[in-house]
Amino acid sequence: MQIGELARTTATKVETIRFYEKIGLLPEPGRTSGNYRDYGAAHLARLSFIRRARDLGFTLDQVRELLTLSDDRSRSCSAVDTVARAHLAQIDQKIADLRALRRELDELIGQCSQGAISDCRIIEALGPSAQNGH
Amino acid sequence: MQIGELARTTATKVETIRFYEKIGLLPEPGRTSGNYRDYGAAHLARLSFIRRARDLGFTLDQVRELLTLSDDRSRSCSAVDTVARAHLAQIDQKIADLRALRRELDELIGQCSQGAISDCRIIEALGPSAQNGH
DNA sequence: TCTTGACCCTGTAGTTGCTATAGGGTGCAT
DNA sequence: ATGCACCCTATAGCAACTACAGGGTCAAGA
Ligand SMILES: [Zn+2]
Ligand SMILES: [Zn+2]
Ligand SMILES: [Zn+2]
Ligand SMILES: [Zn+2]
Repeated sequence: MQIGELARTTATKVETIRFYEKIGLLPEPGRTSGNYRDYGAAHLARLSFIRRARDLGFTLDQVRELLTLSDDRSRSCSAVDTVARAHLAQIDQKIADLRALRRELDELIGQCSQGAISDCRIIEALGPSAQNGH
Repeated sequence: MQIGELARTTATKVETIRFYEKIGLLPEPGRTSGNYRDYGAAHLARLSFIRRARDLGFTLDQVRELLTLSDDRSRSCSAVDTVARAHLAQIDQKIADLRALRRELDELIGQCSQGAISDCRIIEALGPSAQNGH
């Protein structure tokens, strides 16, 4: 299987596959006589894993850790659980941050009376003397 | 006012101030005889504006646009409103995306029975044959 | 046989928004 | 004169790709 087909199968750009290889996430495949990369089922499996984990928002470092863990089939999966739960906590934090932001911005927009810039509460609130009471 | 004081006043790193100058967001200040940057009230006001907008999650391009708009005091602020509402929509989208992610991940974690890796539903779900029904 | 076109290769630079060095100069106090 | 805090420029690094530039490979069609 050459890189283009692997890319289509996993909905990944060709450049991204080469990038994963360069950073050691995806093992180097064999080469054809014409120096084309030649992938097999194991590569497809590994890349699918990477992509799914990325879709779930894991960082590449976390993906690397999950891959290492998953390669040791006999050990307990509590380490996997730990990685996953840490990621969940990060997501919760991000959601909370964004909600606070959203509240601020919404409040600001609600005060804009669509007049001249010099009266605009949005611009005013961004100005140097504005105090943010939150 | 030299750069360190401006940095402390606006809770910005010195390097960040120089970076804003380099990308044309903050105008070049005058220099002292010893080639130190010398800032005045206008710079402080502008940097405060930038920082507040960044805190609200606007991108540097959006900040640039807001600054340009705010410099024309007589025009209508509807353009400002447009930028702010677009940003709000982006935030809402991000929150929605993160919530969907969170739901997926939470579901996955709930299925992990803390056994061996080979039985772990998290690892399994990341594998190549896993179908995601969502 | 020659050429076209789709595919592949390497290597490097760009993206966003900073941050962190390295290797110096300035200014003031002791 | 020496220390120290502060400043200067220039460059490289971070995440996680993405986009070239400038080539090589391979199968099909005229
Ligand atoms: Zn408020
Ligand atoms: Zn307004
Ligand atoms: Zn699910
Ligand atoms: Zn498990």
